[in-house]
Amino acid sequence: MNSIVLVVEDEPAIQELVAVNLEHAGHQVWRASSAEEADAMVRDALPDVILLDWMLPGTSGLAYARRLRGTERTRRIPIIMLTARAEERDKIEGLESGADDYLTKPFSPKELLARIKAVLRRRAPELTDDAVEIAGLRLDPATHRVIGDGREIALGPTEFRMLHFFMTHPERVHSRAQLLDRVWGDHVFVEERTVDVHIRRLRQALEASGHDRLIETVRSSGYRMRAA
Amino acid sequence: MNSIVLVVEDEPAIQELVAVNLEHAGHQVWRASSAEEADAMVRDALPDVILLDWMLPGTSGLAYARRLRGTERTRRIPIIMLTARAEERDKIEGLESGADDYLTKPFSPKELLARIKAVLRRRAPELTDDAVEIAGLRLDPATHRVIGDGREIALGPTEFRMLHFFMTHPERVHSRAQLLDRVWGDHVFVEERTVDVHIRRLRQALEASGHDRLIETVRSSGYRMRAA
DNA sequence: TCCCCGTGTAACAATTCCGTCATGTGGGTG
DNA sequence: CACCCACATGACGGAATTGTTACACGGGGA
Repeated sequence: MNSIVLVVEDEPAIQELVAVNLEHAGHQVWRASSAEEADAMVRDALPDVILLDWMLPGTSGLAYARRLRGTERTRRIPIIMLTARAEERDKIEGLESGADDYLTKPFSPKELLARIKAVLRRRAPELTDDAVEIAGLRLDPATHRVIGDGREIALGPTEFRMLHFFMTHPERVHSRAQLLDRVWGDHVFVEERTVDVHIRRLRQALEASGHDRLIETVRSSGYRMRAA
Repeated sequence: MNSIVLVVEDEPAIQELVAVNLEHAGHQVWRASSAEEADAMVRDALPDVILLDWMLPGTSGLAYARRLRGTERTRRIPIIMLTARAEERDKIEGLESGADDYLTKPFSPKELLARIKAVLRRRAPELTDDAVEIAGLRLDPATHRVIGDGREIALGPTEFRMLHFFMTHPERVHSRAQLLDRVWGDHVFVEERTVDVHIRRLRQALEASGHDRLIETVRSSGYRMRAA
C-alpha cells in the first residue's frame, strides 16, 4: 500500500506535517499550495488520493473538489477534505462537494493514515497490497503470486494487474475504457480491442484450475468477475 | 550480530554505561549528545539501530524520531526510546512517534541487549546472526558459511549479503531498487541492472546444489526467493 | 610492484510480453 | 432464418525486459 498522495495545503507547516507523516507510512507525496498548482500536477499524471484543504487562496478547496468530480479523467480519485474546526458542523456539505471523507484540524497522524487507507480500500482497493481470494483463487500482491486450488498460476504483468483489479472489484461490469484506465493506467493510447486479447490470455491462464469461468463477458458492455 | 548502534543520550554517565555494554556485546557504537549531533552522523552513514533518549537539549528525542521516520533514507532504521519514567502517556506517544520499542531507566544491560535483538529481528532480520535454512539451503551469518545439501558453497561478499537478505525475507518480491537499498546499503550509486548480474552470480553459485531454482524472476517487478 | 579477487558496466543474446490485425464464431433481432 | 454486430481466437512483428558474457578498474596482499 504505497500510493501517491497529492497534498493541497497552503499553510507550509501543516503541509510539511502531513507530508512527513504520509511519507513515513510509505506513501509518495506530491505537494501543492493552491488548486491551480495542484491542477498542473494532475494534468501530468494522476495521484491515487487527494488531500484537499478547505480554505485555499484563489480557487477554494470546495470548488476544486467539484471540478475534479466534474472531470471524467479525475472523477474517481478519492478526495479527503481538510477543514478547520470552525467550519465543522454546517460544512458537512463538503461531502456533497464530492469529497469521500473529511478531517478536522487538528488531527492525529494515526487518524490521517486510517482515513486514507479506508478511502483507498473503498474506492481503489487494488492499490493496497492485501491478498484477495475468490472461489479458491488467491492473489497476493506482496509475493506476486496467484494460486488456484493449490497450484500456482503464471501470469504476465498485464494479466496480473487485470486479475487484481477484477478481484478487488468483483460482481461489477467494467467497460473496456474503464479497464484501460485502471489497469493500463492514465494517459495510455491503446485500442479497446486489445482488452479482449488480454482477457483471452487471462482466461487461458486460469483454465488450468477452472477459474476462467469467473471472468464473464457482458455483451456490449464489458467484462465482469463473478464473486463465486 | 555486531551491529552499529547510534546512542543519543546527553547524560555522559548513562551514555558511557550504555556504550560500554553494547561494545562488550560486540556492537559498534556511535555516540551523540544531541539530536543535532546525531543527525550529522546519520548524514554520513546509517546505523543499524538508534537508541534515543526521550529528553534531549535542543530537539527532543520525540521530535527527532518523527524526523527520522519522515525521511525516506532513515525511515526503516529501528528506534528504541529511552525514557526516565514509566509514564503510560509518554510511552504511547513515544510509540506513535514511530519508535519501535522503549526502555525505561534504569534498565539492565541484559534487557537492553534483548530489546535491540528483538527490534532487529522484527525490522531487519538480515542484521541478526541467526542461521537461516530454506529447503536444504543453510546460511549461517556467525560462521559466514553457506551449505547446500551438505556441501559448502562459496559466495562473494555481495552474493552472500543478497542471499542472506532473500532468506530472511522469503516469498516477497523485491524490486531492484529495494535490493540496492537493503543489500548494497545506503549512499550507493549503482545501476539497477547491476542487480541482475549479481543475481546471475548467486544463481551460478547455487547451481551446484540445485538451489538456484529458489531465486525466481518476477518479470517487471523484481526477484523473489521461494520458501520451498 | 604485481597479481588476484570482487565489482560495476556495457554490449549483445535470449526471452517474454504487448498491441494489432485477420479471421472465425455465435447470439440477438428483424 | 439470415444478417449483422460484438466478441473470440490465433498469429505475428516489434518492443521491452532479463540473461549472459566480457572487460576494465581498484583495492588489498604477497
